[in-house]
Amino acid sequence: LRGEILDAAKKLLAETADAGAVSIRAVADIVGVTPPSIYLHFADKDALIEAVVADVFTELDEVMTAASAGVAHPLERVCQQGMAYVRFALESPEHYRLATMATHNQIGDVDQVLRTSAFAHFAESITACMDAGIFAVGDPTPVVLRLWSSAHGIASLLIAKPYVPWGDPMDAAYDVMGATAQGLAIWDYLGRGTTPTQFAEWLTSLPPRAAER
Amino acid sequence: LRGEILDAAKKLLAETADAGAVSIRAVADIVGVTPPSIYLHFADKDALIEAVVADVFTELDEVMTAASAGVAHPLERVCQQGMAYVRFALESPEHYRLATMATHNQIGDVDQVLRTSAFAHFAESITACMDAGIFAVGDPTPVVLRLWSSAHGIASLLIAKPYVPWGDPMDAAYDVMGATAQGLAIWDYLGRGTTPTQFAEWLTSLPPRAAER
DNA sequence: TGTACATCAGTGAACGCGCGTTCACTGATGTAC
DNA sequence: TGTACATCAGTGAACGCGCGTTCACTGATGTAC
Repeated sequence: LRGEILDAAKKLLAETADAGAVSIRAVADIVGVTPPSIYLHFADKDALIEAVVADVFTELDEVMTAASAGVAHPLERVCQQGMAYVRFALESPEHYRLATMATHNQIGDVDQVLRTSAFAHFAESITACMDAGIFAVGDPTPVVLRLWSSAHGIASLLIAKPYVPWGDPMDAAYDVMGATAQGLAIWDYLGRGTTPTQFAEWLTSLPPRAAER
Repeated sequence: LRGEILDAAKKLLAETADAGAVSIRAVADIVGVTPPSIYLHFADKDALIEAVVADVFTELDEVMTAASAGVAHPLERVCQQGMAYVRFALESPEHYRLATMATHNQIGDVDQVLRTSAFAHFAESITACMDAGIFAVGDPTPVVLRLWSSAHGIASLLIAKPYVPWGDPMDAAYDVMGATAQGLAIWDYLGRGTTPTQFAEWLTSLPPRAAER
Protein backbone atom coordinates (compact mmCIF):
# COMPACT_ATOMS: atom_id res chain seq x y z
CA LEU A 1 0.00 0.00 0.00
CA ARG A 2 2.95 2.30 0.72
CA GLY A 3 3.93 1.92 -2.91
CA GLU A 4 0.41 2.70 -4.06
CA ILE A 5 0.45 5.90 -2.03
CA LEU A 6 3.75 6.98 -3.58
CA ASP A 7 2.45 6.24 -7.06
CA ALA A 8 -0.70 8.20 -6.36
CA ALA A 9 1.33 11.22 -5.21
CA LYS A 10 3.45 11.06 -8.36
CA LYS A 11 0.36 10.66 -10.51
CA LEU A 12 -1.18 13.74 -8.91
CA LEU A 13 1.95 15.73 -9.68
CA ALA A 14 1.98 14.54 -13.26
CA GLU A 15 -1.69 15.15 -13.95
CA THR A 16 -2.34 18.40 -12.16
CA ALA A 17 1.13 19.82 -12.83
CA ASP A 18 0.76 21.58 -9.53
CA ALA A 19 2.69 20.70 -6.41
CA GLY A 20 -0.01 22.40 -4.35
CA ALA A 21 -2.51 19.80 -5.53
CA VAL A 22 -0.68 17.05 -3.70
CA SER A 23 -2.57 16.81 -0.44
CA ILE A 24 -3.01 13.93 1.96
CA ARG A 25 -6.69 13.93 1.12
CA ALA A 26 -6.20 13.93 -2.64
CA VAL A 27 -3.68 11.11 -2.45
CA ALA A 28 -5.99 9.08 -0.22
CA ASP A 29 -8.80 9.64 -2.71
CA ILE A 30 -6.77 8.24 -5.59
CA VAL A 31 -5.60 5.22 -3.65
CA GLY A 32 -9.19 4.65 -2.54
CA VAL A 33 -8.66 4.86 1.20
CA THR A 34 -9.47 7.45 3.82
CA PRO A 35 -6.98 10.19 4.74
CA PRO A 36 -6.01 8.78 8.15
CA SER A 37 -4.76 5.56 6.50
CA ILE A 38 -1.90 7.52 4.96
CA TYR A 39 -0.51 8.07 8.42
CA LEU A 40 -0.07 4.34 8.84
CA HIS A 41 2.64 4.49 6.19
CA PHE A 42 4.08 7.99 6.48
CA ALA A 43 4.69 10.01 9.63
CA ASP A 44 3.30 13.17 8.08
CA LYS A 45 2.99 15.04 4.82
CA ASP A 46 6.65 16.02 4.70
CA ALA A 47 7.69 12.38 4.96
CA LEU A 48 5.49 11.56 1.97
CA ILE A 49 7.04 14.36 -0.09
CA GLU A 50 10.54 13.30 0.87
CA ALA A 51 9.82 9.77 -0.25
CA VAL A 52 8.58 11.10 -3.60
CA VAL A 53 11.76 13.15 -4.01
CA ALA A 54 13.97 10.14 -3.28
CA ASP A 55 12.01 8.20 -5.87
CA VAL A 56 12.53 10.90 -8.47
CA PHE A 57 16.29 10.94 -7.93
CA THR A 58 16.37 7.19 -8.44
CA GLU A 59 14.51 7.53 -11.72
CA LEU A 60 16.91 10.28 -12.76
CA ASP A 61 19.88 8.02 -12.23
CA GLU A 62 18.24 5.28 -14.25
CA VAL A 63 17.62 7.39 -17.32
CA MET A 64 21.08 8.95 -17.13
CA THR A 65 22.78 5.62 -16.77
CA ALA A 66 20.78 4.16 -19.63
CA ALA A 67 21.61 7.11 -21.88
CA SER A 68 25.36 6.83 -21.43
CA ALA A 69 25.60 3.06 -21.58
CA GLY A 70 27.86 1.97 -24.40
CA VAL A 71 29.08 5.46 -25.28
CA ALA A 72 32.83 5.27 -25.60
CA HIS A 73 34.16 8.83 -25.52
CA PRO A 74 34.01 10.28 -21.99
CA LEU A 75 32.98 13.78 -23.10
CA GLU A 76 30.22 12.28 -25.23
CA ARG A 77 29.13 10.34 -22.17
CA VAL A 78 28.95 13.53 -20.14
CA CYS A 79 26.81 15.13 -22.84
CA GLN A 80 24.48 12.14 -23.10
CA GLN A 81 23.98 12.07 -19.35
CA GLY A 82 23.22 15.76 -19.35
CA MET A 83 20.75 15.40 -22.20
CA ALA A 84 19.00 12.53 -20.40
CA TYR A 85 18.78 14.75 -17.33
CA VAL A 86 17.06 17.53 -19.27
CA ARG A 87 14.83 15.07 -21.10
CA PHE A 88 13.63 13.67 -17.81
CA ALA A 89 12.94 17.18 -16.52
CA LEU A 90 10.87 18.02 -19.60
CA GLU A 91 8.94 14.76 -19.45
CA SER A 92 8.16 15.02 -15.74
CA PRO A 93 8.31 18.75 -15.09
CA GLU A 94 6.51 18.77 -11.77
CA HIS A 95 8.51 15.86 -10.40
CA TYR A 96 11.66 17.63 -11.45
CA ARG A 97 10.54 20.90 -9.89
CA LEU A 98 9.69 19.22 -6.65
CA ALA A 99 12.99 17.37 -6.46
CA THR A 100 15.23 20.31 -7.27
CA MET A 101 13.36 23.32 -5.95
CA ALA A 102 11.56 22.04 -2.88
CA THR A 103 11.76 24.16 0.24
CA HIS A 104 10.82 21.24 2.46
CA ASN A 105 14.03 19.32 2.65
CA GLN A 106 16.47 21.53 4.48
CA ILE A 107 18.26 19.24 6.91
CA GLY A 108 20.36 16.21 6.17
CA ASP A 109 20.12 16.91 2.49
CA VAL A 110 23.84 17.03 1.96
CA ASP A 111 23.45 13.34 1.41
CA GLN A 112 20.31 13.44 -0.63
CA VAL A 113 22.05 15.18 -3.50
CA LEU A 114 25.72 14.32 -3.24
CA ARG A 115 25.15 10.69 -2.38
CA THR A 116 22.67 9.94 -5.13
CA SER A 117 23.77 7.40 -7.67
CA ALA A 118 23.12 9.97 -10.36
CA PHE A 119 25.76 12.25 -8.89
CA ALA A 120 28.26 9.43 -8.49
CA HIS A 121 27.81 8.15 -12.03
CA PHE A 122 28.17 11.63 -13.46
CA ALA A 123 31.34 12.12 -11.43
CA GLU A 124 32.73 8.94 -12.97
CA SER A 125 32.32 10.35 -16.47
CA ILE A 126 34.02 13.57 -15.43
CA THR A 127 36.96 11.66 -13.98
CA ALA A 128 37.26 9.79 -17.26
CA CYS A 129 37.41 13.16 -19.04
CA MET A 130 40.22 14.22 -16.73
CA ASP A 131 42.13 11.08 -17.56
CA ALA A 132 41.63 11.85 -21.24
CA GLY A 133 43.22 15.27 -20.81
CA ILE A 134 40.03 17.25 -21.33
CA PHE A 135 39.77 18.65 -17.82
CA ALA A 136 42.59 19.28 -15.36
CA VAL A 137 43.09 16.22 -13.15
CA GLY A 138 41.65 16.61 -9.66
CA ASP A 139 38.49 16.29 -7.60
CA PRO A 140 35.59 15.93 -10.05
CA THR A 141 33.06 17.45 -7.62
CA PRO A 142 33.46 21.12 -8.65
CA VAL A 143 33.16 20.19 -12.33
CA VAL A 144 30.09 18.08 -11.63
CA LEU A 145 28.46 20.92 -9.72
CA ARG A 146 29.17 23.45 -12.47
CA LEU A 147 27.82 21.24 -15.23
CA TRP A 148 24.85 20.34 -13.09
CA SER A 149 24.12 24.06 -12.72
CA SER A 150 24.09 24.43 -16.47
CA ALA A 151 21.80 21.48 -17.02
CA HIS A 152 19.50 22.62 -14.27
CA GLY A 153 19.39 26.15 -15.64
CA ILE A 154 18.23 25.20 -19.09
CA ALA A 155 15.93 22.46 -17.79
CA SER A 156 14.13 24.65 -15.30
CA LEU A 157 13.81 27.61 -17.65
CA LEU A 158 12.44 25.40 -20.43
CA ILE A 159 9.83 24.24 -17.93
CA ALA A 160 9.04 27.60 -16.36
CA LYS A 161 9.15 29.73 -19.51
CA PRO A 162 8.02 27.51 -22.39
CA TYR A 163 6.80 30.44 -24.50
CA VAL A 164 10.27 31.96 -24.79
CA PRO A 165 11.69 31.36 -28.32
CA TRP A 166 14.14 28.62 -27.43
CA GLY A 167 13.89 26.88 -30.75
CA ASP A 168 14.06 23.13 -30.27
CA PRO A 169 14.32 22.60 -26.50
CA MET A 170 16.78 19.75 -26.67
CA ASP A 171 18.99 21.68 -29.10
CA ALA A 172 19.06 24.58 -26.67
CA ALA A 173 19.93 22.18 -23.84
CA TYR A 174 22.73 20.65 -25.91
CA ASP A 175 24.15 24.10 -26.62
CA VAL A 176 24.16 25.22 -23.01
CA MET A 177 25.64 22.05 -21.57
CA GLY A 178 28.11 21.56 -24.39
CA ALA A 179 29.27 25.16 -24.15
CA THR A 180 29.77 24.95 -20.40
CA ALA A 181 31.76 21.75 -20.68
CA GLN A 182 33.92 23.14 -23.47
CA GLY A 183 34.37 26.42 -21.63
CA LEU A 184 35.54 24.67 -18.48
CA ALA A 185 37.97 22.62 -20.54
CA ILE A 186 39.37 25.73 -22.23
CA TRP A 187 39.69 27.42 -18.88
CA ASP A 188 41.70 24.51 -17.56
CA TYR A 189 43.88 24.79 -20.65
CA LEU A 190 44.42 28.55 -20.46
CA GLY A 191 44.73 28.61 -16.67
CA ARG A 192 41.95 29.44 -14.27
CA GLY A 193 43.09 33.00 -13.66
CA THR A 194 42.53 33.96 -17.30
CA THR A 195 40.30 37.04 -17.48
CA PRO A 196 37.56 37.50 -20.05
CA THR A 197 39.72 40.10 -21.76
CA GLN A 198 42.68 37.70 -21.97
CA PHE A 199 40.42 34.94 -23.26
CA ALA A 200 39.08 37.26 -25.95
CA GLU A 201 42.61 38.14 -27.02
CA TRP A 202 43.61 34.49 -27.19
CA LEU A 203 40.47 33.57 -29.11
CA THR A 204 40.83 36.28 -31.74
CA SER A 205 44.52 35.36 -32.18
CA LEU A 206 43.68 31.78 -33.21
CA PRO A 207 44.23 31.00 -36.88
CA PRO A 208 41.09 31.34 -39.02
CA ARG A 209 39.33 28.06 -39.63
CA ALA A 210 37.44 26.95 -42.68
CA ALA A 211 33.81 26.25 -41.74
CA GLU A 212 33.38 22.51 -41.21
CA ARG A 213 30.49 20.17 -41.13
CA LEU B 1 -1.46 52.89 -0.91
CA ARG B 2 -0.92 50.66 -3.92
CA GLY B 3 2.78 51.14 -3.40
CA GLU B 4 2.50 50.27 0.27
CA ILE B 5 0.72 47.04 -0.62
CA LEU B 6 3.46 46.09 -3.08
CA ASP B 7 6.14 46.85 -0.51
CA ALA B 8 4.31 44.79 2.09
CA ALA B 9 4.13 41.83 -0.27
CA LYS B 10 7.85 42.09 -1.00
CA LYS B 11 8.60 42.43 2.68
CA LEU B 12 6.62 39.29 3.43
CA LEU B 13 8.60 37.40 0.81
CA ALA B 14 11.88 38.66 2.21
CA GLU B 15 11.11 37.96 5.84
CA THR B 16 9.27 34.68 5.68
CA ALA B 17 11.29 33.35 2.73
CA ASP B 18 8.16 31.52 1.76
CA ALA B 19 6.00 32.40 -1.21
CA GLY B 20 3.09 30.59 0.44
CA ALA B 21 3.12 33.15 3.26
CA VAL B 22 2.08 35.91 0.88
CA SER B 23 -1.66 36.03 1.35
CA ILE B 24 -4.11 38.85 0.88
CA ARG B 25 -4.78 38.76 4.59
CA ALA B 26 -1.11 38.86 5.62
CA VAL B 27 -0.39 41.73 3.24
CA ALA B 28 -3.38 43.66 4.54
CA ASP B 29 -2.18 43.07 8.09
CA ILE B 30 1.24 44.57 7.38
CA VAL B 31 -0.18 47.58 5.60
CA GLY B 32 -2.60 48.04 8.47
CA VAL B 33 -5.85 47.77 6.51
CA THR B 34 -8.51 45.11 6.19
CA PRO B 35 -8.30 42.42 3.49
CA PRO B 36 -11.08 43.80 1.30
CA SER B 37 -9.18 47.07 0.86
CA ILE B 38 -6.58 45.23 -1.20
CA TYR B 39 -9.23 44.68 -3.85
CA LEU B 40 -9.53 48.42 -4.34
CA HIS B 41 -6.03 48.38 -5.81
CA PHE B 42 -5.65 44.92 -7.32
CA ALA B 43 -8.27 42.87 -9.14
CA ASP B 44 -7.30 39.68 -7.30
CA LYS B 45 -4.38 37.88 -5.77
CA ASP B 46 -2.82 37.01 -9.12
CA ALA B 47 -2.74 40.67 -10.11
CA LEU B 48 -0.86 41.47 -6.92
CA ILE B 49 1.70 38.75 -7.59
CA GLU B 50 2.15 39.89 -11.17
CA ALA B 51 2.83 43.41 -9.99
CA VAL B 52 5.46 42.12 -7.59
CA VAL B 53 7.11 40.14 -10.38
CA ALA B 54 7.23 43.19 -12.64
CA ASP B 55 8.82 45.14 -9.83
CA VAL B 56 11.48 42.49 -9.33
CA PHE B 57 12.43 42.52 -13.01
CA THR B 58 12.85 46.27 -12.84
CA GLU B 59 15.17 45.95 -9.86
CA LEU B 60 17.10 43.26 -11.71
CA ASP B 61 17.71 45.59 -14.64
CA GLU B 62 18.89 48.32 -12.30
CA VAL B 63 21.55 46.23 -10.57
CA MET B 64 22.71 44.73 -13.86
CA THR B 65 22.97 48.11 -15.53
CA ALA B 66 24.82 49.57 -12.56
CA ALA B 67 27.28 46.67 -12.50
CA SER B 68 28.29 47.01 -16.13
CA ALA B 69 28.44 50.79 -16.26
CA GLY B 70 31.89 51.97 -17.26
CA VAL B 71 33.23 48.52 -18.08
CA ALA B 72 34.98 48.80 -21.42
CA HIS B 73 35.49 45.25 -22.73
CA PRO B 74 32.20 43.75 -23.96
CA LEU B 75 32.91 40.25 -22.63
CA GLU B 76 33.80 41.71 -19.22
CA ARG B 77 30.51 43.59 -19.37
CA VAL B 78 28.62 40.37 -20.03
CA CYS B 79 30.33 38.78 -17.04
CA GLN B 80 29.62 41.72 -14.75
CA GLN B 81 25.97 41.73 -15.74
CA GLY B 82 25.74 38.01 -15.07
CA MET B 83 27.41 38.38 -11.69
CA ALA B 84 25.03 41.18 -10.73
CA TYR B 85 22.15 38.92 -11.74
CA VAL B 86 23.33 36.13 -9.45
CA ARG B 87 24.13 38.57 -6.64
CA PHE B 88 20.59 39.89 -6.79
CA ALA B 89 19.21 36.35 -6.69
CA LEU B 90 21.26 35.51 -3.60
CA GLU B 91 20.31 38.72 -1.83
CA SER B 92 16.59 38.39 -2.56
CA PRO B 93 16.13 34.66 -3.00
CA GLU B 94 12.37 34.53 -2.62
CA HIS B 95 11.83 37.47 -4.96
CA TYR B 96 14.04 35.78 -7.49
CA ARG B 97 12.27 32.47 -7.10
CA LEU B 98 8.90 34.08 -7.54
CA ALA B 99 9.96 36.00 -10.63
CA THR B 100 11.61 33.12 -12.44
CA MET B 101 9.75 30.04 -11.25
CA ALA B 102 6.19 31.24 -10.75
CA THR B 103 3.44 29.07 -12.16
CA HIS B 104 0.96 31.92 -12.11
CA ASN B 105 1.98 33.93 -15.12
CA GLN B 106 1.28 31.76 -18.13
CA ILE B 107 -0.33 34.06 -20.65
CA GLY B 108 1.07 37.16 -22.25
CA ASP B 109 4.39 36.50 -20.64
CA VAL B 110 6.33 36.44 -23.86
CA ASP B 111 6.58 40.15 -23.25
CA GLN B 112 7.28 40.02 -19.56
CA VAL B 113 10.64 38.36 -20.09
CA LEU B 114 11.78 39.30 -23.57
CA ARG B 115 10.69 42.90 -23.32
CA THR B 116 12.28 43.65 -19.97
CA SER B 117 15.02 46.25 -19.97
CA ALA B 118 17.30 43.69 -18.35
CA PHE B 119 16.97 41.45 -21.40
CA ALA B 120 17.53 44.32 -23.82
CA HIS B 121 20.59 45.61 -22.02
CA PHE B 122 22.12 42.17 -21.85
CA ALA B 123 21.47 41.71 -25.57
CA GLU B 124 23.36 44.94 -26.23
CA SER B 125 26.46 43.57 -24.52
CA ILE B 126 26.22 40.37 -26.53
CA THR B 127 25.96 42.32 -29.76
CA ALA B 128 29.08 44.22 -28.77
CA CYS B 129 30.85 40.89 -28.27
CA MET B 130 29.80 39.86 -31.77
CA ASP B 131 31.24 43.04 -33.19
CA ALA B 132 34.47 42.30 -31.31
CA GLY B 133 34.74 38.90 -32.99
CA ILE B 134 34.04 36.87 -29.86
CA PHE B 135 30.72 35.43 -30.99
CA ALA B 136 29.55 34.83 -34.54
CA VAL B 137 27.64 37.87 -35.80
CA GLY B 138 23.86 37.40 -35.83
CA ASP B 139 20.74 37.63 -33.69
CA PRO B 140 21.89 37.98 -30.08
CA THR B 141 18.70 36.38 -28.69
CA PRO B 142 19.89 32.73 -28.72
CA VAL B 143 23.15 33.69 -27.01
CA VAL B 144 21.29 35.73 -24.42
CA LEU B 145 18.96 32.83 -23.68
CA ARG B 146 21.82 30.37 -23.31
CA LEU B 147 23.82 32.57 -20.98
CA TRP B 148 20.67 33.39 -19.05
CA SER B 149 20.14 29.65 -18.56
CA SER B 150 23.59 29.32 -17.11
CA ALA B 151 23.16 32.24 -14.75
CA HIS B 152 19.76 31.02 -13.69
CA GLY B 153 21.05 27.51 -13.11
CA ILE B 154 23.77 28.47 -10.71
CA ALA B 155 21.64 31.16 -9.05
CA SER B 156 18.70 28.88 -8.38
CA LEU B 157 20.81 25.96 -7.20
CA LEU B 158 22.79 28.18 -4.84
CA ILE B 159 19.46 29.24 -3.39
CA ALA B 160 17.78 25.85 -3.29
CA LYS B 161 20.78 23.76 -2.22
CA PRO B 162 22.95 26.01 -0.03
CA TYR B 163 24.48 23.07 1.85
CA VAL B 164 26.13 21.63 -1.26
CA PRO B 165 29.91 22.30 -1.21
CA TRP B 166 29.97 25.08 -3.78
CA GLY B 167 32.93 26.85 -2.26
CA ASP B 168 32.47 30.61 -2.55
CA PRO B 169 29.07 31.09 -4.21
CA MET B 170 30.11 33.99 -6.39
CA ASP B 171 33.23 32.14 -7.53
CA ALA B 172 31.08 29.22 -8.56
CA ALA B 173 28.77 31.59 -10.40
CA TYR B 174 31.71 33.21 -12.18
CA ASP B 175 32.99 29.80 -13.27
CA VAL B 176 29.68 28.63 -14.67
CA MET B 177 28.84 31.81 -16.56
CA GLY B 178 32.40 32.39 -17.75
CA ALA B 179 32.68 28.81 -18.97
CA THR B 180 29.40 28.97 -20.86
CA ALA B 181 30.36 32.22 -22.55
CA GLN B 182 33.79 30.90 -23.50
CA GLY B 183 32.33 27.61 -24.65
CA LEU B 184 29.83 29.35 -26.92
CA ALA B 185 32.64 31.47 -28.35
CA ILE B 186 34.79 28.41 -29.04
CA TRP B 187 31.84 26.68 -30.65
CA ASP B 188 31.34 29.62 -32.95
CA TYR B 189 35.03 29.41 -33.81
CA LEU B 190 35.12 25.67 -34.44
CA GLY B 191 31.75 25.55 -36.16
CA ARG B 192 28.49 24.66 -34.51
CA GLY B 193 28.41 21.12 -35.83
CA THR B 194 31.58 20.18 -33.96
CA THR B 195 30.96 17.07 -31.85
CA PRO B 196 32.31 16.58 -28.34
CA THR B 197 34.77 14.05 -29.73
CA GLN B 198 36.03 16.50 -32.36
CA PHE B 199 36.30 19.22 -29.74
CA ALA B 200 38.34 16.93 -27.49
CA GLU B 201 40.68 16.12 -30.38
CA TRP B 202 41.13 19.78 -31.19
CA LEU B 203 41.72 20.69 -27.54
CA THR B 204 44.33 18.02 -26.92
CA SER B 205 46.11 19.00 -30.12
CA LEU B 206 46.68 22.57 -28.92
CA PRO B 207 50.28 23.42 -28.02
CA PRO B 208 51.08 23.04 -24.30
CA ARG B 209 50.90 26.30 -22.39
CA ALA B 210 53.02 27.39 -19.48
CA ALA B 211 50.79 28.03 -16.48
CA GLU B 212 50.13 31.76 -16.23
CA ARG B 213 49.35 34.13 -13.43
C1' DT C 1 -20.02 81.87 4.94
C1' DG C 2 -23.11 77.85 5.73
C1' DT C 3 -25.59 73.89 4.49
C1' DA C 4 -26.78 69.63 1.65
C1' DC C 5 -25.10 66.21 -0.82
C1' DA C 6 -22.24 62.99 -3.78
C1' DT C 7 -18.13 60.41 -3.79
C1' DC C 8 -15.54 56.59 -2.58
C1' DA C 9 -11.55 54.55 0.27
C1' DG C 10 -11.85 51.56 3.74
C1' DT C 11 -14.67 48.44 7.19
C1' DG C 12 -16.57 44.38 9.61
C1' DA C 13 -18.75 40.34 9.23
C1' DA C 14 -19.59 36.48 6.89
C1' DC C 15 -19.50 32.82 2.94
C1' DG C 16 -17.62 28.30 1.66
C1' DC C 17 -13.47 25.79 0.92
C1' DG C 18 -9.80 22.37 1.43
C1' DC C 19 -6.33 21.56 4.32
C1' DG C 20 -3.37 18.44 8.04
C1' DT C 21 -4.20 15.92 11.73
C1' DT C 22 -6.61 13.41 15.91
C1' DC C 23 -9.56 10.17 17.92
C1' DA C 24 -12.18 6.33 19.30
C1' DC C 25 -13.92 2.78 16.52
C1' DT C 26 -14.58 -1.60 13.55
C1' DG C 27 -14.01 -5.76 11.54
C1' DA C 28 -11.24 -9.06 9.08
C1' DT C 29 -7.22 -11.98 9.86
C1' DG C 30 -4.50 -15.34 11.97
C1' DT C 31 -2.94 -17.65 16.01
C1' DA C 32 -3.20 -20.26 20.67
C1' DC C 33 -5.35 -23.47 23.11
C1' DT D 1 -11.72 -29.53 14.65
C1' DG D 2 -13.70 -25.64 17.19
C1' DT D 3 -13.64 -21.68 19.98
C1' DA D 4 -11.62 -17.35 22.17
C1' DC D 5 -8.79 -13.87 21.60
C1' DA D 6 -5.07 -10.50 20.11
C1' DT D 7 -3.57 -7.87 16.32
C1' DC D 8 -3.84 -4.02 13.51
C1' DA D 9 -4.96 -1.94 8.76
C1' DG D 10 -8.34 0.98 7.73
C1' DT D 11 -12.71 3.96 9.05
C1' DG D 12 -15.81 7.93 9.91
C1' DA D 13 -16.40 11.93 12.11
C1' DA D 14 -14.67 15.82 13.85
C1' DC D 15 -11.09 19.54 15.40
C1' DG D 16 -9.31 24.14 14.21
C1' DC D 17 -7.04 26.74 10.72
C1' DG D 18 -6.11 30.25 7.20
C1' DC D 19 -7.42 31.09 2.88
C1' DG D 20 -9.75 34.23 -1.25
C1' DT D 21 -13.52 36.68 -1.90
C1' DT D 22 -18.38 39.03 -1.29
C1' DC D 23 -21.47 42.21 0.67
C1' DA D 24 -23.85 45.92 2.64
C1' DC D 25 -22.06 49.42 5.40
C1' DT D 26 -19.69 53.83 7.29
C1' DG D 27 -17.69 58.03 7.62
C1' DA D 28 -14.42 61.44 6.10
C1' DT D 29 -13.65 64.48 2.17
C1' DG D 30 -14.63 67.91 -1.06
C1' DT D 31 -17.77 70.22 -4.00
C1' DA D 32 -22.23 72.79 -5.45
C1' DC D 33 -25.32 75.96 -4.36
